[in-house]
Amino acid sequence: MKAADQKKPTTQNEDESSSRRSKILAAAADVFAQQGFDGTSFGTVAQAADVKKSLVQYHFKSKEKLWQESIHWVWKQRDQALPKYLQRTSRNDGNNNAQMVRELCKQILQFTFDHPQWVKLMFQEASTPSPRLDWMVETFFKKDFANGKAVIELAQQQNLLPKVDAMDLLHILSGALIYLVNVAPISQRVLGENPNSEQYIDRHINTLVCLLQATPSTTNT
Amino acid sequence: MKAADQKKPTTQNEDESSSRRSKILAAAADVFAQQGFDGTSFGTVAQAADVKKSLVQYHFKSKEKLWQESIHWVWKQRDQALPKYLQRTSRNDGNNNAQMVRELCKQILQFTFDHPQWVKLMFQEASTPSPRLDWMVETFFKKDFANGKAVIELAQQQNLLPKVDAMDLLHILSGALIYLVNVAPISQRVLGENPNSEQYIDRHINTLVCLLQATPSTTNT
DNA sequence: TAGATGACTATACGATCGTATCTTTTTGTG
DNA sequence: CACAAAAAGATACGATCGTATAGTCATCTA
Repeated sequence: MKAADQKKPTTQNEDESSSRRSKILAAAADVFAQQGFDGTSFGTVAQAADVKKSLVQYHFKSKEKLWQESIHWVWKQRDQALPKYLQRTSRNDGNNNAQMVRELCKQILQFTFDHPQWVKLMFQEASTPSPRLDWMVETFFKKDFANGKAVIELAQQQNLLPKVDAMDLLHILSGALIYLVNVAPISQRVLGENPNSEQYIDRHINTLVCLLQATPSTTNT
Repeated sequence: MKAADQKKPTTQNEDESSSRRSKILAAAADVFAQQGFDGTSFGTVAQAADVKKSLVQYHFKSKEKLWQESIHWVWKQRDQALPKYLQRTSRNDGNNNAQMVRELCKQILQFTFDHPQWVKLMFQEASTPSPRLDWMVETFFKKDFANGKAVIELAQQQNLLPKVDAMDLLHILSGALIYLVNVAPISQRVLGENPNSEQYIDRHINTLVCLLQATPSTTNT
């Protein structure tokens, strides 16, 4: 006999849950990222998670609920994974600035290729503004924008990045990196070369850093 | 009595068609760009075009057909509109290079804001690779990539752009500009400022050109 | 052991989807 | 006017959608 006042007695401990629940979440995140909100159905998610459709509806009473929890799940995975990529670069403090920025961009790009879900979900909702987008803005994007801007400004103070408008630079860099990931299926078909490969990424990042490094530190209005 | 061997006798002259048909195409392009293929239905398109659902199905027997013709329509509109933006810059040949590049980027960005359909359609299909994406690659993207690369290389020969890998630079510039358009609904909500405005575009382009102009002409591997 | 609770399943309902078939209206030409 | 063809509309069918509800089964507790 364990403690008596435990409210959730069995398998369920707050978010680990019944293991099948998180499997559904993972599958739902995939389908939502790939097909969008409208293109996603309980049946498809159930099939992707290898469970019955009724079970999906049991754990998440509505499609909105399923979507919302999927978003939370994806952002949580993202925020857990990102530091592991960033700290790979912080060890090489002895290198020069160019090498530092290059490695940083490369890790961020690799991270985006490895975790494309949050980007796809962002674009899915941005393409069709809805109350769901407003919710994402309040819940995630305001923080994300602030954090991103802070990182840029920090790098600028350390003379790693040119001292232009931080928010503009954030968008330019995000665009340059994220665009590559989003258009990857097209590039792969057109160029016959997979953008998600070490040499492609190295070359692309090298080109990008060329533009960043040559810019003097006092420029903008 | 006109010529007897004319196959399409009445209002219909190849693509102008019955005026209602092109109205449906315009509406369908909007809905497809906004909601994606799966999220679009005959009923929604009919409602957007203010016609009966049956009429949509009459002019385009299947959803695939409607989608395909919408894509063609959008690309045609795009290719007709783009030169008008580009030639606005070619008149100012007397300016220096920085001003030239700035004006070019600004016009392209403004063009993208004014004609976001083709970008949205591209991202919609790229997010979920399908036979439709393969068709777009063969029909449009291979040409678009080649044209874009040629423009970059031409600008490089005239010392307007740094002489880095042309395809990489194309992707970086496309990303920096298109990302701004795609994320505009989010930025507008987060920053409280509409990215589709003269001063925002001017500032953003100015920051971008700062990065481009400072790069020397002999760099890459 | 009886009952309660949570995980899971089966089934049904109204709405909408894409599509097919049919009828009505309009239009151009003999 | 007559008539054929195109344009436009009406209706129906099977499938799938999101949702609701009732049921089964195992586990835990009083």
